[in-house]
Amino acid sequence: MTIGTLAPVCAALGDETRWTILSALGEGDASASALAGRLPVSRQAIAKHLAVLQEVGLVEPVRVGREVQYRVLGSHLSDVAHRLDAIGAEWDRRLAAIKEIAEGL
Amino acid sequence: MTIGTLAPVCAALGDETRWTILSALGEGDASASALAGRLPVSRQAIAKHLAVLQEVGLVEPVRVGREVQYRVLGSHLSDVAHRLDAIGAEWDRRLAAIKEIAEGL
DNA sequence: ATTGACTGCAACTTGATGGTTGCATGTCAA
DNA sequence: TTGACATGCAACCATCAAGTTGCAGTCAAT
Repeated sequence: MTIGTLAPVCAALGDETRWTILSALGEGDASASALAGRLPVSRQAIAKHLAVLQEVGLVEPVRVGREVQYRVLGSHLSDVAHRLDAIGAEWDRRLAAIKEIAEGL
Repeated sequence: MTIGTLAPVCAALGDETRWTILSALGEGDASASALAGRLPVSRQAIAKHLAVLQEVGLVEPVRVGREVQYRVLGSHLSDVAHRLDAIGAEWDRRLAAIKEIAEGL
């Protein structure tokens, strides 16, 4: 049950602005410029966020003519979610076992 | 499918040191001082991390005599994981639908 | 060919955060 | 009651990250 690369993904998901971006991309692919039109931050700020999200595999660039659209990768988010779930379950299992021993005489 | 308080929890999970702490707590409750004995950071630093983790509900303090032990809350981590999974699945579902429309004429 | 729009890179500012040390407080136990 | 150990609070430092502006490079369309 290796933690491995989990922290960077969580760090990427720890920013509200990035959730706003992900949420927007969830309704369809979009470029940094297009997103900058809807959100109250500069295009460059959005580009940085997209780079972070791409780095951890939550988003994927797709060239369309001269612009670069970004696509959200739901399956990767689900993968991360499953790993977190497994860790949480493991903690509960272990603590239950400890409690068992403590009570059981 | 509200995002709500998801970002703060993810931000808390975005730090390697906090994962080390959580991992240690996963093997049994421990106080800040006890953790400081095993980890290469000061007790105060650990106390701050525990405060962050407690803030987002990943950890719970338990007074034992004069010391304060912390217990990891696996079920809460699993809750978060399920919410993330649902969001990822929703993204995939929507993009599949869009693709369907684009192809299916 | 030129113009306009989109991308990419770089420098800078600023606020948040992880870390430290020092000291005060509190509480168990001999 | 007094000493030892644990917590809590505060100040401080350094680094990182989010955001900005500005400019250069590309590519499509007129």
